Amino acid sequence: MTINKNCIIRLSRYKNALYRLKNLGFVKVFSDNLADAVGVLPSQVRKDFSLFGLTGNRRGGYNIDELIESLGNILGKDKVHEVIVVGAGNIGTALMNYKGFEQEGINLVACFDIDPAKQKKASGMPVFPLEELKDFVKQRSVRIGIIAVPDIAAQQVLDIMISAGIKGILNFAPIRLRGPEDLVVNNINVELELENVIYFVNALRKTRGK
Amino acid sequence: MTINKNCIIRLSRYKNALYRLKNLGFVKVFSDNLADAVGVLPSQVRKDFSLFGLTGNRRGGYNIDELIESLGNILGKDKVHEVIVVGAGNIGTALMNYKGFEQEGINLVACFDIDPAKQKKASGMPVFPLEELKDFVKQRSVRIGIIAVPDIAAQQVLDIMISAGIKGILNFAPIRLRGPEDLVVNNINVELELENVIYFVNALRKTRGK
DNA sequence: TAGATTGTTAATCGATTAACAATC
DNA sequence: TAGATTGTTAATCGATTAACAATC
Repeated sequence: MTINKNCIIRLSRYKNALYRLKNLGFVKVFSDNLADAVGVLPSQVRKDFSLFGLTGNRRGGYNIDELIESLGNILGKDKVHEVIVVGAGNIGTALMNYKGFEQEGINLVACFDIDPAKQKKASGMPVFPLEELKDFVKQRSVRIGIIAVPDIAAQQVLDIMISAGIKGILNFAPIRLRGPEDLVVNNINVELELENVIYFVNALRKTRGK
Repeated sequence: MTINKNCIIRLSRYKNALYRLKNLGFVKVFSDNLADAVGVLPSQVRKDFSLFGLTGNRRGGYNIDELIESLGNILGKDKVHEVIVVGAGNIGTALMNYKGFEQEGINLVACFDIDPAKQKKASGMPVFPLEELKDFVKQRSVRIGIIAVPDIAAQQVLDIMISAGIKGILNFAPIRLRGPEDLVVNNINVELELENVIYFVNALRKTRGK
């Protein structure tokens, strides 16, 4: 088994669950507990861990502090990662106001928008004209960017970001982005997820009667 | 092959791509075109369609208008679906301000929050006290809800929603929610997705030199 | 018709799950 | 020690992909 996106997502979930367990005062966990917290099977947990050389104690389970540290290192939490946002609309603004990134080593350093009106309302974080993106990203060697612009603008924005040196994208525009093979793109599409929930609620209603 | 979440997500993506093709003036598509637009293989497209009895013409491909209508019916776009939001923070507010749901037959009818301060600022949409959720949902037979509250509050909020009759959840809280087996839950976790992008950008940098 | 594309069946691939020996 | 849990290998499962006959 090669390392795979779902596997890394599970690592993040384990880490979140471990934070919570730690806050509750726990010191050790078994693969069983973690599996239950995250919604997978114990063998999946052990398998994931063994892929990254995370080991426990054959009777006492895993040490929570050690696990949190190791998972943090794997997931890049040892460094602070600078991230830019493009698009100061609803989503972009919500992201900029969100306080939780910092403690995960994620630092939203700037927002860019093509609309001068939005450049004004610097609600805590500076909103710059889109033309300044390239210089900014190059100067600070930013690698990660968030696209929160309408779908028609998304590819254009991506091209600018790529030319500036961005290597990874979190994309909120409901469109498939084209980029070089080594570009990392994760998509978040709220509408699609909602539509999906609606589908399965209706499908279950039809199947299970009433 | 049974119908599976990824398959339904692909149907939504096909639909979105078809809208765009239609706007560009196209009338027909081949499985090849759709596959390219969505980022899958042509055989995947045909396989998905055959699962739902969506047929084309063995030489002329598929009729775009027919496909859009059929996909809309499958995905429940024939009816308007009422949805409530719980939590009037950054995400909840962004959702309420978002204009794109309406044309997909999704109607955000109300928002609920436990904080009286947030109940005031009714920015377009009413924000009610959490206690009124149950009556509201029951009266209007709302089936779908969005959870946009902090993780510590999420399970509690879910329990209220379930008791009111909610059957499907879009959950923004970074926690695994517990509910009856027939409850549909989709999770969106921005932090986790960003962390994932960061991981793979770093992993690629290590692998592919530099 | 000949060529191209669908619809469907079979093969492949990879992830998840189960099982169990090692060992604390 | 005896019992419990890990770490890892093998089996299962299901989705994706390929192939190709049907047919427009």
